[in-house]
Formats: sequence, structure tokens, C-alpha cells
Amino acid sequence: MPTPTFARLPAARRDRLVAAAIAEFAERSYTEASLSRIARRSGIAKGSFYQYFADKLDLYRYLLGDEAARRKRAFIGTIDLGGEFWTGLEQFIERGMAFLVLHPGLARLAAAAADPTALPEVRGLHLAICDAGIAELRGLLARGVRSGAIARGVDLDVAVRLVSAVIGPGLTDAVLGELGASLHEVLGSAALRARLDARRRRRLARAAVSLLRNGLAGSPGPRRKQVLR
Amino acid sequence: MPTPTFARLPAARRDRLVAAAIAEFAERSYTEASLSRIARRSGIAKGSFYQYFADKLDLYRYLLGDEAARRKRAFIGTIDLGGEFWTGLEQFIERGMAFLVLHPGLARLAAAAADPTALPEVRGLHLAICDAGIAELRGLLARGVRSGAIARGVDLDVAVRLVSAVIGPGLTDAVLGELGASLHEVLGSAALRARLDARRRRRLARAAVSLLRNGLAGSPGPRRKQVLR
Amino acid sequence: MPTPTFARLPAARRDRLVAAAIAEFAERSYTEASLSRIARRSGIAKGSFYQYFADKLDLYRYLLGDEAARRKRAFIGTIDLGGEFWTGLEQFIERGMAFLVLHPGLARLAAAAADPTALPEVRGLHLAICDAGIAELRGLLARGVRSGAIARGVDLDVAVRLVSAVIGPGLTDAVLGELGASLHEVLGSAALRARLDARRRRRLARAAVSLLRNGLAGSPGPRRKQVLR
Amino acid sequence: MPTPTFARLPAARRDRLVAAAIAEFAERSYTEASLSRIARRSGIAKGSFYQYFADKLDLYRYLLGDEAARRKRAFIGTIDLGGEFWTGLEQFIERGMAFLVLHPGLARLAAAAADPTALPEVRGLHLAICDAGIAELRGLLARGVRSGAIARGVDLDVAVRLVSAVIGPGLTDAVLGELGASLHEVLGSAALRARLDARRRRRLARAAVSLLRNGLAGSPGPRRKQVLR
DNA sequence: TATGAATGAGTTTTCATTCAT
DNA sequence: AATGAATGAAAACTCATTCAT
Repeated sequence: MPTPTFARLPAARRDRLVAAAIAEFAERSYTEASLSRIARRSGIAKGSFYQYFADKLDLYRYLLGDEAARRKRAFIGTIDLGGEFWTGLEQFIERGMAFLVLHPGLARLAAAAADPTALPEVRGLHLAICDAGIAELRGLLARGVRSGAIARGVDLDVAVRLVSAVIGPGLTDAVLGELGASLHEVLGSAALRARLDARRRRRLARAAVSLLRNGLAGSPGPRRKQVLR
Repeated sequence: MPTPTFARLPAARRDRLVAAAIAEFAERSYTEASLSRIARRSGIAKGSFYQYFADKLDLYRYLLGDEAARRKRAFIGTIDLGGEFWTGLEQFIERGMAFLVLHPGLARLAAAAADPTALPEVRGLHLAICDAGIAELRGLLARGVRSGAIARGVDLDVAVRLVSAVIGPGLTDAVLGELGASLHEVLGSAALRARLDARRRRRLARAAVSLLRNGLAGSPGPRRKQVLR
Repeated sequence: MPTPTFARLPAARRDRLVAAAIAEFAERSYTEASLSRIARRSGIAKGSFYQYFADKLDLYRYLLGDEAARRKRAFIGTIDLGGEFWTGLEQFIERGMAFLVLHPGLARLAAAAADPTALPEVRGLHLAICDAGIAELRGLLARGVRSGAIARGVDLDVAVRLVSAVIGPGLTDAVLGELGASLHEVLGSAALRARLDARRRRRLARAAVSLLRNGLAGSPGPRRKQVLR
Repeated sequence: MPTPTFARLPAARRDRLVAAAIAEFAERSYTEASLSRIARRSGIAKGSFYQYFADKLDLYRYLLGDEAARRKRAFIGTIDLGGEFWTGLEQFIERGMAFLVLHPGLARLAAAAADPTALPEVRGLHLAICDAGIAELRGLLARGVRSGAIARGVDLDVAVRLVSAVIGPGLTDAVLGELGASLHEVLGSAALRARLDARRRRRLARAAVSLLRNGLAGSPGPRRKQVLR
């Protein structure tokens, strides 16, 4: 938990620190990220850092929790998922990719939370985030079932993991493949990210939704009628 | 490349070292993994290690390359994918989960290769592995298209990433969710892994294949006929 | 290049570190010298060292360059070599021995630069020092030729090496022989060094100059008239 | 002291070991020289080495003592120094340079003995060698005094150090300067060494002797009559 | 006698965190 | 409140020497 001192900080100084920290944690794993480097990047003395956060973990927790949530919600959370289910999902995914273009660092942070390799304390943070995401997605799918968009027989506990993988690592890999660039390059170059324009984002979102809709809607394949059961 | 000395080693000693190394690299990222800890775990002097491998990277390369390939091929490679496409894929996936039960460390190592955060040298190794996997899967899907199992309009470059995510992180997460345990617990407890018995594995494989089959086969959803284009 | 942190250090602490480092490098070759030992000797934590210098080579470069030059110039550089050539040379040599009494470690460091056995990076430093010394001495001898103190026929390229050997290793060995002590003892005991008093220094300097003057002035030996050709 | 086993060894094997050891110690200081590398270079197992010598120091002592003395004497020791003093010295020096061309490794070893920086045990060895050399040279000079070639007033204790420096490091540096090559290059290339042909060796020897003769013979310089007193 | 694998003390270097100013 | 110097535990890696076969 950031100290009150941090809250009282001039916004410019606070933002410099947060930006440097996000960049560092986006490029490196928690353990490999270095406070010295964050201090250097932000131009804030190492000693000062400990006036704002208890330790490295405290900063990480803040970024993953408050900060990411705040920004993501401001960006994506406004989506109205009340309409037709698949259309809503497609928009949701498109928005996700737009977020990736605008806030690549935070997007990377969120993705890193899926890494099961981590110090126990860090793993705890990651799990909380993942569980929240899974719970949210599960609610979404449940609504899909109620609205008839998703077949009744589907095992939601399994489906939610598969869907999550498709719209998470799946789409991210597809994007990187499309851009023909590495994560580092994408993180570092806004020009590169700009190549993921609205048209491309829609195409990819459609591909994903198409896979999921047909997969989950239960349209009959040759042999088995019930899917994801 | 391991030294000749390593090849001449008594099997017991060699296995102790390899097992300790796999465990260490499964639990931690390359950078976080420690040779000192591997030495301690295996009861082998730190100095001795350098009689077998040039350095940490050399060991990691060996595990990811020779060792993993050897074991995986011995286990999965025998599958005949010549029959009906979806049945073959289902068997392939089932086998993959069985491998995960038997060699959780190696399975984890393979999964870790997807981590885009890594030292350049390590990233090189990882990319080679990922690219090989993607290429193999792409070939599989192409065969599916030829056999009519997959719709012609599908964009394979995108599809391969989504499918890969489903049968990779997607299924792994589903398994962990099913077992209600963390990766560390699963790595450490054979009893836990045993709970992923054949019946469960088949059910999960069916769920995945079902999603993919309907998604890729192109059965019409309400609005768009062409999928994954 | 030392960090700004090093420059800002309290003089006492800085001197403790420099003294310990000079002592270590005077007693051992670059490779054999150990940072751990320097840290122990100076009572400074190993980690602190890296706040001041980038690495071992950086420290060594500093000692050989800035530090030695600073002290040596403060001590010897003031000599006026404008007068009679041989008198000037004698004074120069006397001053050199006085420097050896006062700064035995630095004198030893300078001498160590002649060691052709060394890592390439270190050898580079050494060569720079040697070349500078040789060039300076060559200039001196050239002046001697112009002033008629040295015979015209002398091959300066060869002469400069021989002269350098006389006033370098030659005189140093003579001093050690005179004191009847080893380098380590002389380095460690100011009392021992004090025995090389002004009278003794003058006698040794005269002996060297006498050898060189007659040798280079070209007074005829029995058979050949041209010397050092 | 080499073990009896070493004495019983087939000459070829013994020579391989000795040659590899000389090369290694010529290129690196005692501490930096590596037994592993000697073993590799000679194709003799590391374990075997300890059947022949007690340890690294034992080998070094053997090379510096028995081996070097044997070869050097076989080469230089035959010189008749009974004739005219300066002519004899010139021949002695010429022979020394020829030895350097033929046995650069041993020559380098002998030169390394002058390095005062070394572990105490090693320093002991070095001192013994240096003292022997100095004693021999002193005897030579004493003969020069008796024969009238060297002035009576000369302080032999000092003179011997200066002369030693001239014909040791002085001439070696002159040779390297003349060849325009580093020690390593000269050690490694017989072709390079061959450029130091008889004509060049004579010229250098003459230059050195000329310096020494005029310097030691006491021909009057402008101010002082007594030299090296 | 020859071998080569095993060892551990030692090296240089990094980094989160503390603390005096 | 802000600073930046101090620290020590830990990392990767080397090498002379021992020892079992």
C-alpha cells in the first residue's frame, strides 16, 4: 500500500515514477526488474522510493491492483455488454486490443500475471488478478447461456479457461505474429503498435469470436452433438 | 552441449542432476533459477557441474532440447494422426495431458518457452521451440483443411495461434482449475497429478476438440458465414 | 573512470580505499590482486566498491592513470631540465628514487607496467604508459644530442631502451641490493625506506649517470669509435 | 623435485609435458598459468601429472632449475671468456640473443624471475636464480677489473645491477622494439624470431657493449673522473 | 602407473534495503 | 521530505588438488 506521502506527491513526480515502474515490470519479470533501474529511469532517488512504498512488492502490488484497474476500467469498462451477446464480445475484444496499443505496458503486466512461475508472494498477487478475470469472464459466459447464445450443455468451468486463453495469449500471439515483431519491439515503438489499426483489430476480433461462437453455440459437428460438456 | 564426461556419468548421478535441474527450471524462470540451488538439490558439488556443462545456458539448452525432445518423442511422437482429423487431434491432446502427469517439469519447461520476457540468448532458444511448435501445428491444420475437416476460408496464420492457445495455456489452466491446485503443488505431488485420470483427461480433450471443431468447421452462426478469415 | 560518488567521498574513506588498492596491486599482479582482499584491507564493504568503480579494471586504470600521474607530477614534474644535460639527468634520477621512498606502491605500479604477461585489456594500459615513458625519455636524449652531450652517431631507438633499463629496473635492483631487502619488505616498512637517504640516493644517481655519460658521450674505446650505432 | 616415476618416463612423453609447461609459464605468470591447460596442451591426464610432480610449484621449480640450467649451459656455457674482456662480453650477449631466438620460452622464464611480484614460495625460487645470475656477472666484472678493462674505482655492487639491466630487460625491449612485435607474437612465431638474424644481433650487442665499455672504462667526462663509485 | 571425475574455497559482480544527513 | 552512500547475501564461475578405479 503506497504511503500517504505518495498520495501527497505532485502529480508529475508520481507519474514519472509510475511510468518508469510500469515500463520496467513490462520488460522484465518481477525478480529481474530492478529498483535501481526504476530509480534511474524516473530520476527519483532510490532512497525516496522507500518513502512511498514499503518495498518492491508493495510497488508491484500497487501497479497490478489500483493503477491497472483504474486505467483499464476507464478504458474498457464503459462497454455496454447488454446487447446481442456475440457482438458485445467482439467489441470487448476489439477494445482489449486497442488498450494494448495505447497502454502496452499495463497490458503486458496483466498478461504476466498468468505466469505461474514466481515467488510465492508475487504468485499470490497474480492469482488474485487471474481469479478476478476468470470470475468476470465466467459471469459473461453465464449470461450468454441465459440468452441462448451459448449451448446449455457447456461446462462453464472448462469453457471459461479455453475462452480466456483464446482472447488472452491467443490473440496476443496472433497480434505479434501479424506485426512480425517481438514483445520488446512492440513495447518500445508506438509506430509499430500503430500498425495494429482499427481494421486489423476488427479482423482479428472477428476471427476469435467466430471460433468461439461456433464452438460454443453447439452447432453440430459430424459426430458429437454436445460440446464442451 | 554437455561434455563427454556427462555422457560417461553413472546413470543415477546423471539423473539426479537432470531431475534437480528440471525441477528448478520448472519452478523458476531461467534467470531466477540458481545453479547453487540445483547443486544443493542434487547433492552434487558446484564445481562438478562445470565438468558437465559449459555454463547455466548450456544446461538449459540441453534440457529444452535433447532431454525434452527425447522424452516427449518417446511418449507422444508415436501417435498416428493419419485417421479422422478430429479424432486424431483429440488423441493428441489426451496424450499431451498424460505427458503432463508423467513429466510435469518438462511440460512446464515447454510452456515457459512462451514467456516473452527473457534474456536475449534464452529468448533465442525459446523462439526456436515456439516456432517449431507453431509450424507443426500449422501443418496439422493445413491437413485438416485438405481433408475438409476445416473450412477453406479460415486464415491459418491466425487460427494456429488461437488453437495453440487453447491446447496450451487453455487446457493447462483448465487442468489446474479442475485439480484446484497451484502449479507448484502439482509439480510437487504425484498423488495430485494422479487425480487427473484417463476419464478426466478424455473429458477435457473432448471439450477442447469440440470447441475447435465447431469453431473451425465453419457451421454458420447467425450473421457471418466466413470464419477466422 | 571513478563515479561522481567516489569524488564526493570523505577524503579519509577515499584514501583508505586508494591506499589499500595501491598496496594490493603493488604486491600482486593485476590478475592475482583480489577485490575481496582490497575490501578487507580497507575495511570497506565489497558492495560499496562498486559504487565507486565500474569494476576491477576501472580501479586499476584510475590508479595507473589519474592517481599516479597526479602524485608523480606533484613530486617530480617540477624539475627544470633546462640546464646542463647530465646534471639535469642526475637530478631527475635522484628525484625518482626519492619518489620511490615516499610512494613505493605507485613506483612499483609503474614498474609493473613493463610486465609483458598480462590480460589484453591490462596490457593495453601498460603499453600506453610504457610508450609515454619511452617517448619522453627519447625526447630527453634527443635534446642531449642537440646540446652535444650525446654523440651524434648514437642510435636513439636502441639507446632509449638501454637507458630506460638502467634508470628503471637497474636502479631499483641496486636500491634493493643496497638495502638488502625484498620488495615486500621495502613496501611494508617506512623505516627501511628511510635508510635510502639523500646521500645514498646521490651516490646511486651519480653511478648511473656516470655509466650513461661515458657510454653515450662516445669517448673512444680501444677498437671502435662509433657507439650505439 | 620430480618423482622417480618422471625420470623413468619415455622421453617423448616427458618432453611433451615439459614443452607444454614451458609454453604455459612463458605466456602467463606462475599464478595465472593453469595446470589444466598444461594437461590439455600436452595431452597428459591431469591425474598423471601428480605422479610426476608434487604440485604446481614443484614443476615450476624443476623448469626454472634443472631444465633451464641444462639447456642454457648446453648453449651458452661453452663460451670462452678467456680472451679480451669486451670482445668476450659482446659474444656472450650475442649468444644470449641467439638463445632467445631458439628457446624463447626458457628465455622468457628466466626474465620472469626478475618479477618481484609473486607468491612468497615462488619469490624464493626467483631470488635464487637472480642471485646466481648476479653472482656470475659480478665475477665477470671482477675479472674485467683485474684485466684493466674496467676502472678500479667502480662500485661493483652497483655496477652489476646496472649492467644486468642493460643486457637483460634493456636488450629484450630493444629487440621487441626492433621487431615491432609483442612478447606473445614473438613467442608464437618462429618466422618473427628469425628476423632477428646474426647481423641484427651483432649490431645490438655492439651497441650494448659500447655503452658499457665507455661507461665502465672510466674515460673522463667533463666534470667527474671517478665513475660508478 | 594412468586416468579423469569430484571437490570446495576462492573469485568478481549485482541488488534490495537501511540509514545518516 | 529527499537524498544517495553503505551493506552483505547471493549469484555464476575457476582451479589446484585428491582419490577411486
